[in-house]
Amino acid sequence: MRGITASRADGMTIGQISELTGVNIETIRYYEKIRLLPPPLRAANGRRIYGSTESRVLAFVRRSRELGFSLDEIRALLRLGGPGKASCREVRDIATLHLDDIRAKISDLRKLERLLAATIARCSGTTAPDCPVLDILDVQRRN
Amino acid sequence: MRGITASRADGMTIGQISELTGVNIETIRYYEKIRLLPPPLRAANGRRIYGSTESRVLAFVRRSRELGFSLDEIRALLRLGGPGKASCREVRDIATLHLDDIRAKISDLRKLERLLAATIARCSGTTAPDCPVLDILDVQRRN
DNA sequence: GCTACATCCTGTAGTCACTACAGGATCAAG
DNA sequence: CTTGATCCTGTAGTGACTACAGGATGTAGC
Repeated sequence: MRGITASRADGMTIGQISELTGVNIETIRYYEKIRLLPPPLRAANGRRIYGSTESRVLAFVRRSRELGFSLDEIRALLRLGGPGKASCREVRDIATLHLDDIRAKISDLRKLERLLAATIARCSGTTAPDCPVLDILDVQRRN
Repeated sequence: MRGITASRADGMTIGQISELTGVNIETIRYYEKIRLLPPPLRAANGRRIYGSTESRVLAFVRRSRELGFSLDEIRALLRLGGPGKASCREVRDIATLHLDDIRAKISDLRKLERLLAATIARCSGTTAPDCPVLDILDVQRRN
């Protein structure tokens, strides 16, 4: 008769949970230091011990980071997903704000891309004295 | 009889060149400290004095930063645009590498945007116990 | 001349999200 | 019993700034 949340992944070292979740060992300790993650159990020799719950949370954090959430946003998401009472609306609000951020960044980068690409296209590649790339950066060049 | 490179913008204080170029005062001093910019002349009282040449360079740096060039890339561009001998090919190479970076970032962000938007769309906004946003982040949630 | 206030100076520390060490303890295998 | 891997704590470095502390000037009004 196994525990309800038990899995094959209990009793891991920090190296094992790092392997399992793909999060760097130093990063895991860093997350603990800034209190993004609660301090785990310790073995008699002082080493950290992780279980399946910890690995689930850590995987969540990693996925959120990959999606570009800041650690503060993740902190909020963890609180909301925490002790029941998770309000889907609040989670959606955080995610929506983040989506707006992403869209603004994409729009900015696209403008940059067009400008830079057009400029480079005008570039002969020879050792011409006036370079269009330098020109576009240096508005006052032709003074 | 005025000097060849003289303009109305000579003999500025750091506050004035900051105003003119839109670069923060602290940032200008920071650029000097990391040797992105050469140390300017000083007045008898020790204050920095800038002229039109400095403001041209600083505007170039600002524009390059807006286009997302790193300070190291800008350092290289300044060297290339520096004492004549500017090879347009080298400038184009730096800009092209940077353009590749920008395109990769856009592509990454677009993937994120699609994933996040689709997830949020599945969100009812009610206080449903299983939130699609948390679900997609927390792969093992339904254990 | 005096008083305010703005502007300048240097130098240090904080931001974000890590990463990289230094210097030591402990463990597992041969 | 030695070697090498893994772990521990703590500090410092990254990029590109920003913010402040604490002090020295400059400028304007009275």
